[in-house]
Amino acid sequence: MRLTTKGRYAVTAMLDLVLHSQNTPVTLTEIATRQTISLSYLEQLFSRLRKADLVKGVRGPGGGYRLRQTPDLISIASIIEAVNEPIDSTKCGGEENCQHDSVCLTHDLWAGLSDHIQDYLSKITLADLIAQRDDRRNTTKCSEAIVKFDKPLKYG
Amino acid sequence: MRLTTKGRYAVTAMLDLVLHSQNTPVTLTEIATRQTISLSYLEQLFSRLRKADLVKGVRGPGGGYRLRQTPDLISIASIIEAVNEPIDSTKCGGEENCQHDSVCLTHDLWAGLSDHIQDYLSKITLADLIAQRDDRRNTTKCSEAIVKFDKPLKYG
DNA sequence: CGATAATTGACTATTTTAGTTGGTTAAGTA
DNA sequence: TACTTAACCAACTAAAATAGTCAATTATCG
Repeated sequence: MRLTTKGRYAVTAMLDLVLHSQNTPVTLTEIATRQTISLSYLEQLFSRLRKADLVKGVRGPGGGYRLRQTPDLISIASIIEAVNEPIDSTKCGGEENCQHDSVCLTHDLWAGLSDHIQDYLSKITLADLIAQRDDRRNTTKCSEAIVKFDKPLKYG
Repeated sequence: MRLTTKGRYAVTAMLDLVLHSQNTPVTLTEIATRQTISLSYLEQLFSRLRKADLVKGVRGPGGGYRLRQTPDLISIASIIEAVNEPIDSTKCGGEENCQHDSVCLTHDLWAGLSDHIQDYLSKITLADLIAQRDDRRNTTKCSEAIVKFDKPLKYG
C-alpha cells in the first residue's frame, strides 16, 4: 500500500462529503471549493471511488455524490486503495532465480510493512475521524458551524 | 513519512552493502550491477545517506562505501528518512483559521499514521533483516553464496 | 604519474500527480 | 419541449517526483 498525496486528497474529499451530507447529495463543485482541490481532479478520484462502490453518483440538478454505506463501514484503507493503482509486488514473488538477496529481503520488508499499514488503516473509519473531530471541538476555540445529523441520512 | 520506491531503493542498496561488506568498502558500481539500480541514481541516494551519517565514503582505489555504525544500530526508518525530502505537514498546523474541517482531520490522520509507520520502521534494523534472511536460508532451496562474517567488520 | 572511485552539478527522460478543456449523458425544472 | 444542472468521460497539458545520463573534480592508492 502506497502512501502518497493522492490518497490523502481522496480521504479529505470523502471526509468533506460525510461532514456536509444532509439528505441531499454533495456536488463535487462544493467539495472542490471547500477543500481547494480542482474539480477535474476530484472527478478522476471519484470515478475510482465510484467504481470501488464507495460512493454513488446522482445526476442532474440536485445531484451529486452520496456514500454507499454508513461512515462507520468505510475504512480509510478502502479509500486509499480505491484511488491507487494496484501495487506490483510480484517482482521476485516465487521465481526460481530468487536468491534471497537484498532485493528479496526488501520485498519481504515492504510486503510486511504494507500489511501493517493496511491493517492499521482498515481499522479506522470515516466515522472514527468524525468522532475524533467532535471530541476536539469541545476543547478548542474553533467556531465551525456544527453539522448536525438530526435526520437519518440516506446512503446507497 | 512517505513511502515510495525511492526509500525502497535506498533500503535495498543498504542491505546489499551490509551483505557484501567484508573488511573492504563496497563500491557503488558493485551494488549497481547486483541490484540493477543505475549508478548515478545510487550516487544521488548515497549522497544523502552520507549526509545523514549512515555511510562513509572512501575515495580512491579500493574505496567505496562503508556503514557508519553496526547494522543493528541502523533502522529502516533512518534510511528512508535520509533519502526523502522532509514532509511539509504544516499546512494547517496551528493557524487561527483552523476550523477542524476535513483538511485538518485528514492532517491529524496523516500525522498519526506517519508516527505509526515511523515507530514501526524505527524498530527494524538492517541486522534484523539479515537475521530474517538467515532463518529462511535453512528452509528454502535457494543456493545463494553465503556471506560469512568470520572477521569483525570495520565501521565508521 | 596514472588508475580508481567518491563527489558534485547540470542536464535529460520517464512516470505520477494535478489540472484543463470540451464534450456527452441523465435527470430535474420551468 | 427547452433549459439547466451535474455526473461522466476522454484527450490533453502542466508540474512535480523519480530515475537516469553526462561531464568534471577531488582524494587516494599503487
